[in-house]
Amino acid sequence: MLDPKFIRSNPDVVMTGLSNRGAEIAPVENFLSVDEEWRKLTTRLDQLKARRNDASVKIAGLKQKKEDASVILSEMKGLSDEIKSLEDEQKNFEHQIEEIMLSIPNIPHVSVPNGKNCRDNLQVRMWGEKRKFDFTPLPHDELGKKLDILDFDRAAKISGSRFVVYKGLGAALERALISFMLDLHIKENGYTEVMTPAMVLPESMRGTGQLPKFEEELFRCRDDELYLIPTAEVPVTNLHREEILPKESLPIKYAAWTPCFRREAGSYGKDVKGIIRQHQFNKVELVKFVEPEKSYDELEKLTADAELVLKKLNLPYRVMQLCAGDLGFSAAKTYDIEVWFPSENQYREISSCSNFESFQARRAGIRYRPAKDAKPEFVHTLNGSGLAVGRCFAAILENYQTKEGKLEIPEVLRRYL
RNA sequence: GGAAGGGUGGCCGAGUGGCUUAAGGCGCUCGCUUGGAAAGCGUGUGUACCGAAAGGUACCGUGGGUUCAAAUCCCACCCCUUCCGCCA
Repeated sequence: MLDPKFIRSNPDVVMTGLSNRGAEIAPVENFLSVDEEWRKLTTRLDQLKARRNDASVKIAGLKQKKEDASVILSEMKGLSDEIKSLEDEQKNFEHQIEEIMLSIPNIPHVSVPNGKNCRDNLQVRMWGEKRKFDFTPLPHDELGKKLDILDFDRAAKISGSRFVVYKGLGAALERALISFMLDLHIKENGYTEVMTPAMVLPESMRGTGQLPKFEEELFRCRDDELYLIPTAEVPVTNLHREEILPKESLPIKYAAWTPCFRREAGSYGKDVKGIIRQHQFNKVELVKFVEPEKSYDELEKLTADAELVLKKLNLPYRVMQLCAGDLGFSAAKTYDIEVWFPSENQYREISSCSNFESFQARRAGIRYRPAKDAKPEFVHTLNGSGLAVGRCFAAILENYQTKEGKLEIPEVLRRYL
């Protein structure tokens, strides 16, 4: 959610930012007019209430002295009715404003390049050497089947399409990756591990921006008001919903492994082979709560923390900066990390690291006190995959396969297997 | 699932519809005191919104209702605790 005061005083900045990312500007105009009405009404209503409060004191005084209060009483009856009907109107405006505000995406940071879609993203850097194969590398799913460590058929039998069963060494490798990533972030990068529920209330989804706009992306329980999380970003960011954090506690850095659940509505026919796009997958997520002035430095560090996983695994990757048109709803700036898939001869996203500035914090009410006696301010939140485990598994299969159709285990993972 | 009891400022905890501007305590702030501290005394101590300001308004789990007036009365819902039942 954007700052209403900022929209009021800088409508042109907001509209430019939104157009740059290809979003509608109508909601902003809509907000400005409803907000105007709301303020007029609120001022009037507050005055009427002030009168009512005065009268209340007088009535109490008269009753105390056993004097007649019927005149002022009947006056107040009318006033009270007026207040009630104006309050209904006010509530109506407030609901409208809330709905509008929740539908407006974040505006891109000044450093974000313009562009329409992923083709306009900028390569920031590249790391690692692509291995020269003296044979044709197999796609990860074929190798996985051959090694009997991935079972797509039985997964389809028990759960339908876009699921996979990890078997034997496959299950162990997935588990090893999770442990390796968590250990790295906890011991070397200074994050605190948390293990959270994978089901959350609608308020939590609203806090991070998945609701109300992207409900079709989520799995929802039929009989309970609960959603399966599409990313650990949701429960972890919401850990501090409606809190005022002590300044000394910042930056707060969490690392969490969770399963993630996505309906993938609208991506029929996309990445149907392999484990790239599943309804359920494992992810180690990094989440930070930081002071506003430091959030862009923290974004660079966060991205570096995620990159370190790939460096240690010796997997070639590149870092892309998303253009305005490719930014997610809540993000102000995002780096995607893409890992090399030799069988496809292309890089594929394995991590997305974003600064949300105060967008999520405002929705979720996450604040801190900049100084003693100062008013609370919204923190900046950031998160990034560190990394998507399934995609990392696939990248290892592809990059570490041998001519004989076997798999070499990356050095850093051996102690976990 | 059944029964009972509860949700009030950072915490504890009062609160017969109107001198409630939410008592009192703890904690914390600043000051007095002191060689320094403790104790003691005093002072301050929530959040949000509107407003240039003065000031005003709202908030006692949530949402409705009654009333001139609700933390207080009524209704519904949510959550927590304890006990019973069932179950890993």
